[in-house]
Amino acid sequence: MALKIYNTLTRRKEEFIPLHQGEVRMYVCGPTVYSDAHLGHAKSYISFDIIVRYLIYLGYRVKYVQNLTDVGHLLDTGEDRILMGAKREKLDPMELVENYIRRYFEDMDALNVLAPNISPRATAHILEQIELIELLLQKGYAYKINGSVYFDITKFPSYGKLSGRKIEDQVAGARVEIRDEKQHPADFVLWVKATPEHIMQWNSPWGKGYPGWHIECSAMAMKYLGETLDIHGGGMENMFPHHECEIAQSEAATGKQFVRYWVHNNMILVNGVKMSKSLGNFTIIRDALNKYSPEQIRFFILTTHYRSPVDFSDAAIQGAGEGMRKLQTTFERLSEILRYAQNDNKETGTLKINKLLDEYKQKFMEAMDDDFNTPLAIGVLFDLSRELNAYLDKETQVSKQTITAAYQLYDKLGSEILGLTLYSKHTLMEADKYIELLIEIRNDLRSIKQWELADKIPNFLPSSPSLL
RNA sequence: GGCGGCGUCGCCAAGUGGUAAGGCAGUGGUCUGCAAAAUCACUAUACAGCGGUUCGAUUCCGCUCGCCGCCUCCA
Repeated sequence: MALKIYNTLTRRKEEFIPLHQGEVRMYVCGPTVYSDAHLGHAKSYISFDIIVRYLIYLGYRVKYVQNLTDVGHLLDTGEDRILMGAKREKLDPMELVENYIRRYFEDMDALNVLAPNISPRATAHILEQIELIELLLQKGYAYKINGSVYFDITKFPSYGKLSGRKIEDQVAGARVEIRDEKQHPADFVLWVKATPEHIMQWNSPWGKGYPGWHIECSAMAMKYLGETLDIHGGGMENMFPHHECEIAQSEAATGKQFVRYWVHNNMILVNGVKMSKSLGNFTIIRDALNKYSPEQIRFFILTTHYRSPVDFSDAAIQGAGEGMRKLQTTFERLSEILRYAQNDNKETGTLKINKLLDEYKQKFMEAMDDDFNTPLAIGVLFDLSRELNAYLDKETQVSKQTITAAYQLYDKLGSEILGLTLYSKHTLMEADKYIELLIEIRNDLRSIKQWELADKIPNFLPSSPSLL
């Protein structure tokens, strides 16, 4: 079996072969840090986290870059998001950005999303962006006018290859207010001349200004990952124009293919409508965490394939939580039995169970190999869980080897690859001795039928009632 | 208007050219001091509709209906 990834560029699943053997270079569009991340961000970054985790599991050295957009980009109203946020919170733009970056990282940590290797900020790479724009001017792919610089779309005939659009089709229906100074309505801005009152602006060969939206990703991706990336990820809504423009400017500059595999994840919906900051129908991760556990949110998101939309509802996420608890219970049961399991092995079923574990592992891998099919993989976990429970119910003598193997497989698939917290390890380890003592006392009380006293004990235990 | 996607049991959600995983909810057993957990069994006329291709389609093609995304900042 080989890993297959759905490539937006070719509209089909392709076997994944990285450019450099044993190494994957991956870039994902990060958030604009002017307010708190919402569940849409959670879905996106959890999806890519799965990709990263699985690639690591497969043995690749993964170099994962995710940008932080801290240059504001203009709204319809002509306002800049960062500046708007700064005004709202009465902070300097960079204070605002600093604050939300920290909060974003906290949210991702809570959801058990592995941190990218590099989180470059757009404002820290103005020079690289200017250099890239200069190169495009030099090569004749861009033109400057009135202190701004535009990419000349007519010089790049394959513009539209990612999203399947033709420039001509777009022009007719274009509702965008066309800037008069553009030579072609589809030209996009690389550098914007700043008005004097614009707070965030930098010197450039073309006067004071700030970078256009698309150029930061090209500049930073290529700086850290080279001219050709293996994987570029992002939300579907960024396919056009953002990713299309990234391709144009990058490939125009280098003459090389920019990205080998384009990966786009689908949206979170609320009552069938996209959750987004602009629509205002979003739930920020922090609020969701007050209501649901982080692993529940993560699990809920993973029960749908990353290329499908997820309709967010209380009923759905609660059902997911119940299901996950079942997996956790099995895991806790395994770890509990593991403690007391004997080394000497009188049990007969070892061979059989080992074969069984192999089969489940195989099925799990097949699911993940097929474009990271986490819902199917989770289904395998449920099957495994049922099988193990049935086995533990039946066998009276279970060897340490068997339990260890089951435990490790469960841990590998659930915790390591899917990133699900299957039980709280630290709580158990620190309080271990005391909990054991309490359990012992409780059992003694039960044996002398002191029910009332015995029932007091579970109330003091922090978690894992199933230990009893 | 252009481009793309979706419509599977009450809910969530995989999947396949030969009538369909799993989870939640529900019902009934086992276990238990009660409960929880676990487990077993059960349950349902579930593949939007209409045509076409085919020996055979939920799976391929066409049309219709419904929903969604992008074309403008957006994960």
